Amino acid sequence: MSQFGTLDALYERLEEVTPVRIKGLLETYRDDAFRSRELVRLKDDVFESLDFGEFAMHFDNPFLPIYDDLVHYEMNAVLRTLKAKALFEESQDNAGQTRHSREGGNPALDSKMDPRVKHEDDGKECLAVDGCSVLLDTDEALMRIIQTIPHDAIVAFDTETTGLDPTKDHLVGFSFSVDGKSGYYVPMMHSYLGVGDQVSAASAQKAIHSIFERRVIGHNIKFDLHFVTRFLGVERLAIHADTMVLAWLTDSARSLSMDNLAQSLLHHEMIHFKDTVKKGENFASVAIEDACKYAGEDAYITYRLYEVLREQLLLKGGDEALNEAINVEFPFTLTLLGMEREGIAVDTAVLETFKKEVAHEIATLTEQIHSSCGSVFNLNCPKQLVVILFETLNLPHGKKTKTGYSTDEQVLEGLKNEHPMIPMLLQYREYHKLFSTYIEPLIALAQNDSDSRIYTSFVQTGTATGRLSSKNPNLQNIPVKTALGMRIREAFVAPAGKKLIGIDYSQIELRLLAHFSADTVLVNAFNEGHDIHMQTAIALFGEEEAAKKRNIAKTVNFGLLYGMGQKKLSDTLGITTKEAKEIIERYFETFPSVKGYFSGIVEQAKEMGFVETLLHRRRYFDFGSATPMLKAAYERESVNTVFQGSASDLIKLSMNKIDAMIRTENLRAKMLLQIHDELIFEVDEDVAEVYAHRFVEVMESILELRVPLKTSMHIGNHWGELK
DNA sequence: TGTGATAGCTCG
DNA sequence: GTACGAGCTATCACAC
Repeated sequence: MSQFGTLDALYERLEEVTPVRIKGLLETYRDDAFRSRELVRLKDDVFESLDFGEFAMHFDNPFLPIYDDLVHYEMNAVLRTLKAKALFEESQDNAGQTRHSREGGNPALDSKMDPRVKHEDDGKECLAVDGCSVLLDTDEALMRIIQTIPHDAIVAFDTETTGLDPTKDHLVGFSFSVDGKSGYYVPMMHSYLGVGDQVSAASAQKAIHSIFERRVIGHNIKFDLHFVTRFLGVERLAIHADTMVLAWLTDSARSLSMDNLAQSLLHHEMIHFKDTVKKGENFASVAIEDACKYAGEDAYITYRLYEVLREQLLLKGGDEALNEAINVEFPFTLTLLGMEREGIAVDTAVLETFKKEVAHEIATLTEQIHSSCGSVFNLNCPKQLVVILFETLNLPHGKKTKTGYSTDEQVLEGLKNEHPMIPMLLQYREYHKLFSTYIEPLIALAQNDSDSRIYTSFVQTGTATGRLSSKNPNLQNIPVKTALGMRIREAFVAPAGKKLIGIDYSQIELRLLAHFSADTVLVNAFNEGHDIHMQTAIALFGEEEAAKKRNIAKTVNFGLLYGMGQKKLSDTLGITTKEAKEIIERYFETFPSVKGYFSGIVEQAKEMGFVETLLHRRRYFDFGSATPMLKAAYERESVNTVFQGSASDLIKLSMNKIDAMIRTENLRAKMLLQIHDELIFEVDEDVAEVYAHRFVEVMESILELRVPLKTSMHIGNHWGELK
């Protein structure tokens, strides 16, 4: 901790503020849990009462992003000192009591926790199914163990934090395992009264650096990397594997939680988080000894899951599957980490203005709807709406839901002319959706951040097909289809001096259909750069009808990839099921190789129990035990997965390549978002054009298919301009 | 007070 | 009784 030369100043200042309150707490409250809660609160108070801006100047620290973590860390060290002091004073008064046995420096405890003793003298415990956890709570013990790790070792690594949000939570400790038999836990920032020894920030940093020079594996390691990269002040750390990604690759339908995987693969019952951390508290208040058991287990179980899952992936999918994991998915985790750390800038003024308008519209519409139907009810409640529409007003009802009549948009559209409240209700729905799902949450999130940026979390293992999902907040479903919705996109901006670039793959799934099926009409249409929907229309309806029926062809093309049925197609197009049936039949007559290719997919799915994407990622189906209805669903899913999954393979490759390009060439560019077939970048204004074309080049040449990969690219000051 | 199910809507 | 993937908000019933 010598790098913080002026810590003494902090100690002095803190001593002025805190001892009285700490002593007060000790005297007043005997209950441990209560006291530790109060202590955390006290820490926050002190934190606020000091001028840390000024203090930060004295931290000899080149990494501003980690400043916050370190301050927390040092605060904790200070509190420990103060607490020890207070306890010492108390013990002078109550000599003979045993309650301080947890205090640091207890020789009996030290020797019990010494891992070398444990290994040599207690091998039985380590070899047992349950493994064992070892505490490393001093700098010396930590560094001693770290030095023993071979340079080519695989190290399972896990962090414990105050919460799940990397933008506001902090490291509490970390654990690692080098053999799958024992796990070491290193406490850093536990914070409760009577807390024992913990390691210094400097040693923790040194140890983690050292660990990441080995081959690190983790379970959902992107989460840990958020905290660790910030703590170390580095951009990127290498990883060897992620057991969650491995588990997902072996079967995307299985549960990916460590608890469940340990249960199913190792027949091991994990210590549950809920039993470790009391409700309303966080990991910092967990007793270090309990934390050690929990965190150590996470580490050695991760190690063992890695061994089992790696083998399982190899057995199921062979070298191809394992190579895809190593060459695509694991690097992709780091690509995503980089994107998540960047966030995207939001102009809250734009949202605030919009919010006022929308709030006003909602109020007006609510009023008007209530008076037009003669009763006051909750507009957000479908159940109440059913009573109003189909009982009070006696409007004709349409389709049903599980519990009653549906009031969704489609039904309401059908009733538009039946009652004046219907159009108003549709408008209300749109406004309310924008307000509650987008405007309010986005403003709140942007206000959390000093740069008004918001940070999503991409889930690499979120889908059955290989696509990403995005959550907290979901930035993959920001409105685009209506003028009103577009105004949300206008709030996603490029900061001063920068531009946003949007590049999306054009009709990537249809191109993949052409590639896989090798259908001459499709392949030629793409190779000659024709409008694919128009070409489909010509093929289906003839030259004369084509222009008129392009939209039908477009719907059919999309429906195709979803395994459409006549019923849904007729609903979507507003035609009879008979007409829909004819169109589908004509399509398959016109494109016979497509039909053959589709049946080939389904056949393979039934025979082998899985389908494969372009990069040999698999999705498994159990046709054997399925009902006829489920079988039909599986058929559609297997067909769709090939296209959706292969498209996501392609964009993953592009993202990895662009990420590497940005890093190795130090480009003044950040990749911010992926929306399935589209990438959003933030780049310096003066190089926007040049970079944009380079990114386009990567995306279009990422793989050589039977048809060209095309993109469309836009540059703008906000997301709304990228379409 | 918290959780799971349901309905509805947003996106590709 | 069938169009494929997702996540979020709101309501409501039910449990603690």
